[in-house]
Amino acid sequence: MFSKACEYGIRAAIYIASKSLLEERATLIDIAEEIDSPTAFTAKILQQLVKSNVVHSIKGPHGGFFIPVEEMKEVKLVQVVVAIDGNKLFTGCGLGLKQCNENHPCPVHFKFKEIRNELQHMLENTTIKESAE
Amino acid sequence: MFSKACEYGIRAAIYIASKSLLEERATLIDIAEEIDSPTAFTAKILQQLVKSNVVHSIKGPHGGFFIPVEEMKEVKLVQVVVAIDGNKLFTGCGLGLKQCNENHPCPVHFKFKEIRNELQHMLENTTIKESAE
DNA sequence: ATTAATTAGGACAAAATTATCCGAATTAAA
DNA sequence: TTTAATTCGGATAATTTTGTCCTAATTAAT
Repeated sequence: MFSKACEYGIRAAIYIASKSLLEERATLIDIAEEIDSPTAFTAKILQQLVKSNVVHSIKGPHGGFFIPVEEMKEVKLVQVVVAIDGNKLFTGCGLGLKQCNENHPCPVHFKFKEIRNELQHMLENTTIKESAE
Repeated sequence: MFSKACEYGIRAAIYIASKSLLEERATLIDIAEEIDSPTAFTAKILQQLVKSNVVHSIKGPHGGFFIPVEEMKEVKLVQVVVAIDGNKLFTGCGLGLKQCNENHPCPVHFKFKEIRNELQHMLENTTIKESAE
């Protein structure tokens, strides 16, 4: 469904949110340990999430990653997914056909579309905050 | 969603079925050209589908791949997917957590489960035959 | 100012997936 | 019975994804 990087990203974002709810920052070491992911690889993913404004970071002692509580109410899971995997999951043909669209549908176009729309809506309607609680 | 191999596999199975409906066999060359996939790689995937009894093959001149019409009514898309990608898509945790289950659910367990069940049901209820028509 | 704790980012390595090549096995037809 | 058309299967190569290592940049505390 999602790439491994994306799975780590979602887990990380949720963990960071849970720490932010306690008014604590999460360090890279802390995050990787907690979500059971390789540290350096997780660092790369966190950089992407920072660039996409899904999470924020502060360098130096007592630094780390965080999401302001006000923001985490608005940030949806779909933003994490798009930040890391892009939107091919939602827009591409389920069978990988380039020429597939509403007018030239592949044999399973409409059935796939339904499922993917539901997935998309679920991700669009699930906030980081509620996932963290 | 699916691996590329699986996408090719579904496309191939549907194409083979459409040829079989015309009482013709599909050769590897024919299939790869039609579904726009690399020939040798497609050969590997077809071998898997043959082993899984999703399609059948006959060697030699006038050989090729086919699915008897009676069978293609019963063969479901899910069998193609499982033959190539296994069933991790349906059983694994959406966030890749090993310890995630009904009793120890991850933060998005139930929402994911719903979507994946729908995907599974869709694939279980879609025959190769109807996709080929 | 110096030090130590952190994130940022580039270069590289390993593993998995995707793709290619080639020869063996099978079989229909000439 | 030879030839040609096909699938089968092993070895290998290319690409992508995943993962590691090291140094730089930033910043709080001493």
